[in-house]
Amino acid sequence: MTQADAKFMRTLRELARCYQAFESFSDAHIRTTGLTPPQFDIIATLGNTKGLSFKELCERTLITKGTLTGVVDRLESRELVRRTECPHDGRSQIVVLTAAGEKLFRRVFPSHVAHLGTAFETVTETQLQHNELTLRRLRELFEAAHELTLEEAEMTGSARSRPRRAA
Amino acid sequence: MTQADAKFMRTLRELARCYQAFESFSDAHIRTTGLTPPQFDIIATLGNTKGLSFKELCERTLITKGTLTGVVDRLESRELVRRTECPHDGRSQIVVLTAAGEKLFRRVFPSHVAHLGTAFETVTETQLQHNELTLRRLRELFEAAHELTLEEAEMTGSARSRPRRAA
DNA sequence: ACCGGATAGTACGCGTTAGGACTAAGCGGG
DNA sequence: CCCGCTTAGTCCTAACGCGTACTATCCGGT
Repeated sequence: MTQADAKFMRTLRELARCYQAFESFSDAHIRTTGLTPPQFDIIATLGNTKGLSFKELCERTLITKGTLTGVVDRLESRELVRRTECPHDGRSQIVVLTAAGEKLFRRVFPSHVAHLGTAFETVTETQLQHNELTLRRLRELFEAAHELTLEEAEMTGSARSRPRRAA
Repeated sequence: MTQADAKFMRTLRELARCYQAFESFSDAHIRTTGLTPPQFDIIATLGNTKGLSFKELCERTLITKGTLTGVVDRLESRELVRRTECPHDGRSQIVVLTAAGEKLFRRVFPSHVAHLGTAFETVTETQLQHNELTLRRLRELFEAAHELTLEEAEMTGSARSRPRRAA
């Protein structure tokens, strides 16, 4: 045992396939707008806000900070967003949509939501809530297990080299 | 409406977060083996086979052919896999694990499955089947909707320029 | 006022991603 | 036998993903 035939492997395979199916369905449409998926993600997140810092953008999207610099660079070179100073923190920069960015947002965002909606035409609200719950529980399993592994690694690898915050 | 507050968006957000949680949990462990996730995927898929063609590897993993060339290149340069001629088809090449690749497979694969298993310690078999079903149904929604969009694109974009197979 | 530690963002390297153009090999019909 | 069509892999470009190292700034304690 402890092989590929472990029962939970079927769930994992389905999760990967499901997410992949979602991505191809969603990304194919996003690319027709002339944006890449991460670029769209930023534009969509920035829409209806007065600007967000890099940190906030990282938290609200699936993009990590190292990658974000480049994505924002490209959007900025296309004049869709602008970096502005943060008055209260010299380290922070606020990213805001330009007028062109706003215009693009209003054009592509509703259209994309509508595209996604075509997949759910036949689904009841009860089923949606059910999906949500199932996915949330599954996520919590991974998060809990991940926490555990991180703690173990810390104990074995650097018990004395690094100061631990809690007892 | 037709906004970010559409009901199905909650399901989509959970799906993305869930998959991401799985990826960080799984990938963090994979990287400790000295392999990248796609490389691990290839090694794991090749284990317990007598070799697979590029085409077969694409089908069984989440890696597309253009990417596969590079991944196999790197594994080959580390002497973990080998390209061999296919006797029956001059276009095909069969990728097989070397002795070192076999050894690595036997070392890291069971360990990774065990790692994944720690997330599911408290989960009953019934719940697993339930997850599977939910995910499969969700995937089928995306696949069906994706099919539809592809057909529409074909009709508007190239009704006369490309021969359609079915009516 | 100073210092050590945390935080925001950038720079860089390696590997990966998708998609499309390209080459070589098989396969069918005339 | 040659032609056109399909397929298997490769190569190319632009962009992303992640970890690490680095700079500048902020903060709390003394």
